[in-house]
Amino acid sequence: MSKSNRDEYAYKAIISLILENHFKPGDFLLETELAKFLELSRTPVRHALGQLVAEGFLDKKKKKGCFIPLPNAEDAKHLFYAREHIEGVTASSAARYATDKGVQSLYRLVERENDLKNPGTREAKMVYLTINENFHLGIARMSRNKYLEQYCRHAFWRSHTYIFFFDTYYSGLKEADGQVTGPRQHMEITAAIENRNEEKAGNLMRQHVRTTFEQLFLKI
Amino acid sequence: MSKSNRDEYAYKAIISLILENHFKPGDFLLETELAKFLELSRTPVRHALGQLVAEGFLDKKKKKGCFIPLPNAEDAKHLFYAREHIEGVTASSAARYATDKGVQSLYRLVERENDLKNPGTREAKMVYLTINENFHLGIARMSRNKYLEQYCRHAFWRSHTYIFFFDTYYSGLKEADGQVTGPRQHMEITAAIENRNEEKAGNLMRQHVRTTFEQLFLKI
DNA sequence: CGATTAACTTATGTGTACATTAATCAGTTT
DNA sequence: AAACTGATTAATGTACACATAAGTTAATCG
Repeated sequence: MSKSNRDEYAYKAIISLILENHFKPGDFLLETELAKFLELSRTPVRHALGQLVAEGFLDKKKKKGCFIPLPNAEDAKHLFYAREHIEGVTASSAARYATDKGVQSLYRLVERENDLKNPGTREAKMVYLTINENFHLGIARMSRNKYLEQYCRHAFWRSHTYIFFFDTYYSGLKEADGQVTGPRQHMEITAAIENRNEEKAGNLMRQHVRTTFEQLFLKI
Repeated sequence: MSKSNRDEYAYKAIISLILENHFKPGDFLLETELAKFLELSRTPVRHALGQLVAEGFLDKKKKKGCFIPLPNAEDAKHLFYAREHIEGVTASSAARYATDKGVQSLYRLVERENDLKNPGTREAKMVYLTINENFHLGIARMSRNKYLEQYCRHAFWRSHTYIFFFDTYYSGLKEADGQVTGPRQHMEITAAIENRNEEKAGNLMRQHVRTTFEQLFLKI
């Protein structure tokens, strides 16, 4: 990662640290510590943290610092409800504006997902999460709507907290009948987009997000 | 406004300046200038500008500064499309969770809107916009969903750029048949929420946002 | 012994000096 | 006259020193 713009570098680096689960919910992200770790001064770190708070990825206590929000069922319900509907509209919009090239790239992701070896390992989980992110945010981009994309991206990233915290996620997916449900749904959504079927794409996406939520919170 | 937290103060003050149309699209908001004007140091101003850029209210050119985004029809289309659907779901959710007290406050806003004197003057426009904001964001709050509220608030504020730029807004509203359509739709939405009719509240809100968009861009 | 308060510690909050760079303008060259 | 080059300028970018306050521990008093 380039350090040409230190604010941006700090921002991305901190997001990476969060997504890679370096912190657990409730942990404080100290400006001084991060600055030392990232080999920056406090200023860009502080700026980056400010943005993350503004965007709702971190909570903040005045004069105390920024911390990873504590997951709770109520919040998750709200988050996934919002995701369900926003990603729904977005998928419809993607079905309208999709290019053949875009559809191809979605199919490639689905394929890679099906080919995943050693499910259950930490590596497989990380790869799966990356593919999943590319799939969802890829569709968001295909909607060609800057705002829908922005909100999707936000809600998606925000939900990572839960995916990591409730570790049942990836394992949960394959418990149903030995089959992983995520990739199947991804495939169906891609097909709907390929057929430019806006309504179906929207419905399938809404259902997919709902399924994800239900499987996440099966055991709570 | 309290200056106890200077970041926050700067943030709100800058938003106010923007909403009150102190800048026109394309104008650069200079840290030094704002700092002098708000009687703050550059630090909190810089922080506030950073947040506004992160949230998409301002654009930024590296090493050049933050500026009011240039409105364009394509962007407006995307913005109002997103608003339509997000505020739609949000209104449905509001209809589900609304309290009697909440409904009362909406009715009070609608009343004030109907009682507006001297329509067409700058003062009336400002008052109307404030009421309008309270109405839309009030419903967003009533949805009891932090995320939907956040996205609604964002999209709503973002659309102010257009409302000010295309000054046809408030005047446009009353040209139809001498009657202002906004308040009538607000009333209908409120009624649907009062009756806890989720579907109707959603549909009416979607229609309302669409109407607003169409009236805004009637002459473009 | 318990409670209150005072000092201390540690992190954020804030101002400012200095570094860097994009843009502009003038002066030179072809 | 047009185009290139370098100095200037005017803004952001960055680091750091110091101020402030929240939290903690220790000392003092009832």
